[in-house]
Amino acid sequence: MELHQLRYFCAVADTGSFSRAAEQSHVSQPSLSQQILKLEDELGARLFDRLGRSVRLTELGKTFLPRARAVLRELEAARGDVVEQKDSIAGSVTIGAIPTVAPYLLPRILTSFSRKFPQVHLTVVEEITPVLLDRLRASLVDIAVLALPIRGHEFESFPLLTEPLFAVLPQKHKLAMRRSISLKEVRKEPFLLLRDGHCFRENAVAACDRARVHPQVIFESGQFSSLLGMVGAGMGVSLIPQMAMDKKSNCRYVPISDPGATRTIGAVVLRGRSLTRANLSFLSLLRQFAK
Amino acid sequence: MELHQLRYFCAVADTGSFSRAAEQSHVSQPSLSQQILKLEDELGARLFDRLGRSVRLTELGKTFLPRARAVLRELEAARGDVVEQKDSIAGSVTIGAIPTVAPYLLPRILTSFSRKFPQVHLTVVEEITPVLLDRLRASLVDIAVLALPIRGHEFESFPLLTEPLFAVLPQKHKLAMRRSISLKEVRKEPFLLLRDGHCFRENAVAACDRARVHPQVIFESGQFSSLLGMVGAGMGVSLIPQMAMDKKSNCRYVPISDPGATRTIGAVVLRGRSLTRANLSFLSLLRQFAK
DNA sequence: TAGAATGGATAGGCGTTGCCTATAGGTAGT
DNA sequence: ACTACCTATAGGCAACGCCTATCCATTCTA
Repeated sequence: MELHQLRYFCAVADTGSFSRAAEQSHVSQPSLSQQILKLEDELGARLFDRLGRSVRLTELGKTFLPRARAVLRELEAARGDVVEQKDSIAGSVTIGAIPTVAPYLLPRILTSFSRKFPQVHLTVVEEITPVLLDRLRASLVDIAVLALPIRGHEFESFPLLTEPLFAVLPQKHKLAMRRSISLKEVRKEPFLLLRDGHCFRENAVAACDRARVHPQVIFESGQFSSLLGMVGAGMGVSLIPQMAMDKKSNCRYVPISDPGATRTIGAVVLRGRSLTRANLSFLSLLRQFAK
Repeated sequence: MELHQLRYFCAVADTGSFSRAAEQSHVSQPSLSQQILKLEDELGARLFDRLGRSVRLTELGKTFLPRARAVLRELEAARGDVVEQKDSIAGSVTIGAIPTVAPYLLPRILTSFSRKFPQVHLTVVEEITPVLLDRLRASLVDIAVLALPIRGHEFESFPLLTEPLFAVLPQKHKLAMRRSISLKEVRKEPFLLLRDGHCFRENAVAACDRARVHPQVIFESGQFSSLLGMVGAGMGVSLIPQMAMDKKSNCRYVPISDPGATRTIGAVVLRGRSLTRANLSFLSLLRQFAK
């Protein structure tokens, strides 16, 4: 039983004639005849009575007709669904972001995206990098926003922005008014850093390593705002990316002059995974905002 | 979009692997791959993400899957309907019968048939021959029971029984006690006959013609029972087929000895029309009862 | 890190099958 | 009887699905 056979069958039922059905189906009459015969053969019963002048459905044909139509209707519905969804920006998108990016970068982007594409259901997951990568692998997250580079080429990365690192100093610190400083200049200061697991901690430690600085860490937290509070209270110094700067805090921010004291934020997707139009729209918005 | 493509697609979705799907579908993996590719090509979008180890449905694939299943389910339903109806004795059967046969032959057959095949919805139409033939042509009647022969080979006839004709005489008629009589012997009697249009009238007239008798018709009716009543009242004589004999009436019935004074009842169907199992069952019951 | 194993895509050949044209065979209508 | 119309059949051709062999990428293992 093939689809074209069902189509031919319906055409004959509609037109009441093999010839007209063939014409309507854009095939020759013998071809159509053959296919109807073949269909009848497979079903083991006649679907039409050939009565000289006209062709009429048998009882069996009468019950088969609506079923055949149903098959074709379902088929069209399937095709329709695809073309509809294919070029519509809708559905749901799950964004993952690391905690050291989420509160600074996402809010503006999310609101803008929601305003632009209200059809899309947005979900945001805030997790540390390895968890996000796992979620990407499992397709539980569509796009992850995190610090590059990511190793392993099962992922595909799109760099978004590279931001300088800043030293965070108490307002009355002796270096507080400098235009820039080197990490070496704060090597003796007590350090406040993010907790282990947060990738920005690796960024900071890596920057220190490069500068041959081995900071003495006296406080760890899961969020920058805590660090800023502690620094403001004079507990020590810290290191943060530009986007975490908070003018309202009690701190001074001085750019780090050491080369490579930066972090790069990028969007990461699972390599080979097909992205929906909504996914792509979000990606392009990300790039736009990163400029 | 072809059915086997949908089947392959579902198989891949089910097994999560092209290879296993191919095995399950009894085709080689390359064949299945090609067909999936072709399907994706036609739809203009990927249905699966090929991720090294595993294969996963895309968003689009996820919405396509239930639709594809629906198509295949409808297809199976269609096939199921056919095989079920093909060899079941059910549905409806419409029987046509002429008025000079219906009340005598049908009642027993109908009750017997209904008892044997309660699933079949029986309808009976009582009309004169030309009307029945029209109904046969229009497939409004499946099987007509009427007097043969029928001319025109758009019909197919199955003789059921040939019955002798009887003269109907008043009980005190001078020929009433004869073992048989010839039409010639009643040529002078006033005749009571069926109305024009009833084919038995033609039967009767034909029998008279053959016997070179030209009866003087003084009464016409649409049913034998009226004729019998009138004959019983002494109005004249009549001619009826055996099955119309009514012992309870006030008449004597004497066989007609003239050769060919018979009528043949047969079942007639539209030639080339396919008969349902129910139709065939009714036909065979007809033959059985006619013996 | 090399090598084996797994799984999907590609290439090329083969057989089936659906479609074509031409024609036969049958039934209405003139 | 002749014509017109319609479906079935015959035979040839091209397309397409399936096959085997092979490639290529990823993943697992030594």
